[in-house]
Amino acid sequence: MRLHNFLTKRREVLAPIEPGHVRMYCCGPTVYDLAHIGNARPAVIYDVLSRVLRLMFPRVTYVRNVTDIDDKINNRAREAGVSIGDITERTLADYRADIAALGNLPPDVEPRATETIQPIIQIIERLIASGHAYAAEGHVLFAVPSFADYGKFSGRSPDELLAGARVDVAPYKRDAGDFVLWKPSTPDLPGWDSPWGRGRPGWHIECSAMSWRHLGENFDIHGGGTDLIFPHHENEIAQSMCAFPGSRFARMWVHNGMLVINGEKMSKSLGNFVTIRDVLAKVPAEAARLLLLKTHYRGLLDFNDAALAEARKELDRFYRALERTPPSGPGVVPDAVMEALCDDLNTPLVISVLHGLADAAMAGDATAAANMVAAGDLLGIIQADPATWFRGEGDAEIEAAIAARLAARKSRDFARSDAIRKELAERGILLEDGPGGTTWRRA
RNA sequence: GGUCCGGUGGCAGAGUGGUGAUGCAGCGGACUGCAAAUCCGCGUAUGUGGGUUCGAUUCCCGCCCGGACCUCCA
Repeated sequence: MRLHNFLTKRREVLAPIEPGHVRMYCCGPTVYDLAHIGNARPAVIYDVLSRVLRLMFPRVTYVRNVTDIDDKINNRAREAGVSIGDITERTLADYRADIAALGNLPPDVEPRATETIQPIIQIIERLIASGHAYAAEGHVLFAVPSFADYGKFSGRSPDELLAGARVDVAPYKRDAGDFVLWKPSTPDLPGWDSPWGRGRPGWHIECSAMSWRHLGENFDIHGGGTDLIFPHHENEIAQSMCAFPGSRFARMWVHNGMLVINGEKMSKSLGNFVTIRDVLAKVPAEAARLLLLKTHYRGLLDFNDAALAEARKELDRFYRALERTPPSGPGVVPDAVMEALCDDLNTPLVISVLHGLADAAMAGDATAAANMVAAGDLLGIIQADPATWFRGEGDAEIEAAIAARLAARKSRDFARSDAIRKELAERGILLEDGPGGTTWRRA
C-alpha cells in the first residue's frame, strides 16, 4: 500500500511500525449538529482504506474520535434550552446512524473526549514540566516558541501566521501564536477538576490524548480533512512530540480534499448546507457513497444533483449485470482493483475496472459478476440484491398491471398496453421487455 | 497580502516522457409492435507562452484562471 504522505509530500509504502499491525487515527466529528455531506467524505474514505488494510494486514486498529466537549456544543445547548448531555448523546446517535446508513463499518475504537480527561491532564502536566506549556489565569497554553519545528508540518513560519491573523490576542498569552490546552469553566458549563482549577480541554489536545491512549506515542496513519492541517494537525504534532520526546507521533499523514455543493463551499450564509439526511431522503445511500468515491480522495469533489443522478445510473448498470448474470459464488478481488487501491487509494480507477467486470457479467460471465461483487465490497457498494435495488419490496398491484399489459400485448391491443405502461411510468415504474419476460424497476 | 493545490473531450473523472482510461450525455446501427435495457460503431480534450528532450498532456519557468488555508470547520 502506497499513500501520499503529507509529512514528506511523497507517495510512500506503508510499513507498519509494529509488523502486521496497522494503527490509524482519524479526526472524527464534533457532535453539536447533524452531520453534513462534507463530514461523510472522510468517513467513507477512511472506511475504504481500513477495509483494504484489513485485507492486506493481519491486524488493523482504526480509531476515530468523538469531540463531545466544545464551545459549539455548549452554545447549541443554551440556544436549544436543553442539557449539553442531551445534545451530545442525540447528535452522536444521529451521526452513527447516518454514517452507518452510508455503508461505513464502525471503527475499532470510538473514544470520546469526555472519557479521556485523565490522559489529557497527564499530557498537559508533562508539557508544563518540560517547559512547553504554562498556566495563566486559569488557562494552560502551549508555548509555541518552545517547539523549534512549529510550522514545519503545515509549511508556514510563525511570523507569517501572525501577519495574517485576524484575531485579537488574549492578554494572558506570552506569544500570539500560543494556543489553549486547558481553559476554565464556569459552574454552568461542563468541567473537570485539574491542577489548574475546574476547567475543560482545548480542542487540539483531545486528539493528542486520544491517539496516545489508544494507539501509543507512535502510530502509522493519521487522517483528516485538508482544512485541519493548520492549526489542528500542526498543534497535535507540537503537543505530542513535546510531551513524548523522541517519539515521531504519526508516520503518515493522509488528508482528504474538501467537498463543495454546486461548485460552492457549504456554508450557512449561502444556505446550501446539505446534511447526510437530506441526501438520503432523495437517493439511495449507495448512490451517495459511489459519488464520494468517484473522485480521488485528495481532490476537490463537487457534490450536486446531476452527479448524484449519474452515480445512481452507474449503480443501475452494475446491478443490471448482476440481475442478468448472478454471481457464480464467492468472487475474488481482481489484481487490477488491488493495484489501484494500493496506489494511493485510486478509487476512480477501481470504478472503471468495475465497469469492465459489469460488461463481462452482462455477457454472461458469472465469475466476473462474482468478482465485481467482491471488488465492490471493498468500496462498500454493490452488496444489495438486484431485485431490492431496482424494485424495493415487491408490489402485487404492479405485477397485476404488468400481467394485464402482457395480455393486451398478446391480443395486439397496443393502445391499451402502452396506456398501462404510461400509467406505471407516471408512477415511476419503468418496464423492460426482454426474452425472459417483462421486468420492472423504480425510476 | 502570505502559503499551498489544481487547470484533461458537452459533463464527470483517471493515467502516462512516445499513438489520451472509464462513466454520463450525444449521434448512427442491431434488437423491439413501439419503447426500455443490451450489443456494435462514431465524434469531441490535455488553459497559455517558453524551456529541457529525438519526442511533453506528463518534467522546469513565466502568465492567465480556479480553489483551499492563514479564524471554528471533514
